[in-house]
Amino acid sequence: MPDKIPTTKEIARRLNVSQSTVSRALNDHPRIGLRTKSRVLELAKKLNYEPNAKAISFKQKKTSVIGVVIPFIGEEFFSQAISGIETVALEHNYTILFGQSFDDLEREKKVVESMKKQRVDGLLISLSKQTVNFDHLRTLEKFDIPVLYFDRVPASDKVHKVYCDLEKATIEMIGWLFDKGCKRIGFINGPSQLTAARERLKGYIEGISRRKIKVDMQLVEQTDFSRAGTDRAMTNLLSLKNPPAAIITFNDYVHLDAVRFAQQNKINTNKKILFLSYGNLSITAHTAFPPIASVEQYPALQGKRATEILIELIHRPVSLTPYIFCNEETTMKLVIHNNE
Amino acid sequence: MPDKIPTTKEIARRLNVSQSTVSRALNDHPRIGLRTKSRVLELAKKLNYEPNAKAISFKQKKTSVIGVVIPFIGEEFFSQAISGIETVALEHNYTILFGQSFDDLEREKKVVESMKKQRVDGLLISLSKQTVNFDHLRTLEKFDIPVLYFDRVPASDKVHKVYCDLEKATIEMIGWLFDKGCKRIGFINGPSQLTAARERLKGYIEGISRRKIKVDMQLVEQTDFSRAGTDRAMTNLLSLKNPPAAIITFNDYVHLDAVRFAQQNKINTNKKILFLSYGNLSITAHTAFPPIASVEQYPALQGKRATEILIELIHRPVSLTPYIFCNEETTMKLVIHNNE
DNA sequence: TTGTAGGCGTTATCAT
DNA sequence: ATGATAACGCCTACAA
Repeated sequence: MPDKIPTTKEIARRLNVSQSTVSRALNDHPRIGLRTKSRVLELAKKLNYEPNAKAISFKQKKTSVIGVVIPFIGEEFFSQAISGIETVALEHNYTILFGQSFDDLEREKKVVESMKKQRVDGLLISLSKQTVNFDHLRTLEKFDIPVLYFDRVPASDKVHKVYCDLEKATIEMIGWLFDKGCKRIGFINGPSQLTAARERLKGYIEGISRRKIKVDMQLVEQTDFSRAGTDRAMTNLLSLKNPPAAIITFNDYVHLDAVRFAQQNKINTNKKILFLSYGNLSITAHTAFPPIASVEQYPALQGKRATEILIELIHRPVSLTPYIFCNEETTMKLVIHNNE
Repeated sequence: MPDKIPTTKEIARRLNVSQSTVSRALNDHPRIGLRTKSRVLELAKKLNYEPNAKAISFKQKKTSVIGVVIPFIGEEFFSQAISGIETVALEHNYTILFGQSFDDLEREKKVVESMKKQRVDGLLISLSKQTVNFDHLRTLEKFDIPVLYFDRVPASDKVHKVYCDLEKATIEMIGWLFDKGCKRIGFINGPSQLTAARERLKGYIEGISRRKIKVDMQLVEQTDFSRAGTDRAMTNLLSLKNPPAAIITFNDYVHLDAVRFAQQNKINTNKKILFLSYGNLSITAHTAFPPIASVEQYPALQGKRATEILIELIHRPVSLTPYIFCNEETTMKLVIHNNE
């Protein structure tokens, strides 16, 4: 027989005091007798009393829950971001309501909808690739739910967002290569409809141009992230009459495929051709040929900052100026791998 | 000026009807006038009315929220499990409250505590490595919150659990190797305090014994999962006077390190020595030398089944017989990689 | 078909 | 120092 779930009412009944007294005792209210207080606390402990957060949030209109919507937790970037988010949230006594969009707009809408229903105190979201319209997120404002975008953010400057400037990062990466004397730089980009791909390309072009060199578009390939797609891109790059001395890949997964292809074709990886990438994922540490440099996107840090800002937004009265965060800290940093 | 958050009361006021009428209209109650109903629905839409799940759950003592506690989302096994969990949950209109223990018992307690506060309808948990005592989970029963353990489950047969029988899987893997004529089988296990490591070892010993061969413990090494630890294990195995013809590693990450070491030492991977592993993670598909076979642990399927069972537990009156699930489906399957 | 009233667990505001 | 009461948003008997 499972004891009935203990409530303040039940405790009050057993102790022959009023509910208010119990509430005060439980909440360290100043105006309460020491004697009564300890009696209440004792019984509460004995009954395993646990405050009903639902009732409290219902009354106080605060749920102590933060919604987090991301495309796909399987991507290491997001799983690391979540850890940063969760850590900060827990410190502030917030719990995480979690949902994935799987890069599907309809699913994203559904998830956001259920977060609205649950009346999360705030929402962190990294947009699905399909998302171009924000009506489903705008309605959250009607419910006074602040929204903070991170990583995959809208272009609008009227929203709160935390992200990483990949264009700038790419420019720096190119500069770094030029300084090493490397001027033929291949680039395996992602599908051009992705913002992330367009940013990288802009950086690539800008980076090369700054060194007064004409951009050779033969050096720019695309992959759809499939093994075959990357193989094709590699084939094209390697068969150029003037092949690249370095290859930058869209991310570390593409890097792995590119390197595997290179190995199978007896290319002396990171000797004959330097490989560079984005993401700096942990898996590359287990491989024989990690990228010689990788753009660090600071997932945990981005998550941490995003959460801190969101909590601030929750606590402050509506701030009208959008909070756009994209400074040194979370911008790119090249991590140079040392594996001669 | 953000419009005040619309409630049934507000709608009732504006329409000069009672709250109950509004409620009935919104919930498709049969006893309601068609005319009234459409008026209500129309205004509700206009005001962007969204039912307050908090109030509903407060009243109905159901939150439509499932708690999920896992050690670390960065592990691909768990991130895939989550996707299975989320998909089923969404189908049944449940949302996920998420927390990681980071294999720390105190953190696990804290997370479970907050889930209790939030009155989740049920809890899915994969235990932290440190967890040997279940008091913090037992108290959930007092709140009629069913708990379902998955993957990292307690040994007790008095709990509901879904897991994968790795001992059995290992026996099958050994059998498979013997059938291929491979009898010297190296084994790089994890730290022996891990249940997962002990299970694997039992399977290893049992598998070899079944083939009437004496187990040679020189073939069994341990790694602490660090690169150096795995390198040491590999060194030991390769320096045996009668080195193994196959090496089974604890998981795919260890596999990657082992293969990297083999390559660096000019071992003809998967020719001279076969490599086998557990997990069948997606990263291995991007590498030049995936394991020739890997035990599939069906993370998404385990998550799916776990959630289905949990939802059943939520809906059924307290069922006293523990639900232990570990059948063919989610037990091991060897995935043979075809990369000659 | 619609309205009225009560209650879910908690806290805040009175009053005692 | 403690008790009584109202209120949060919603649902559901029961009454009309």
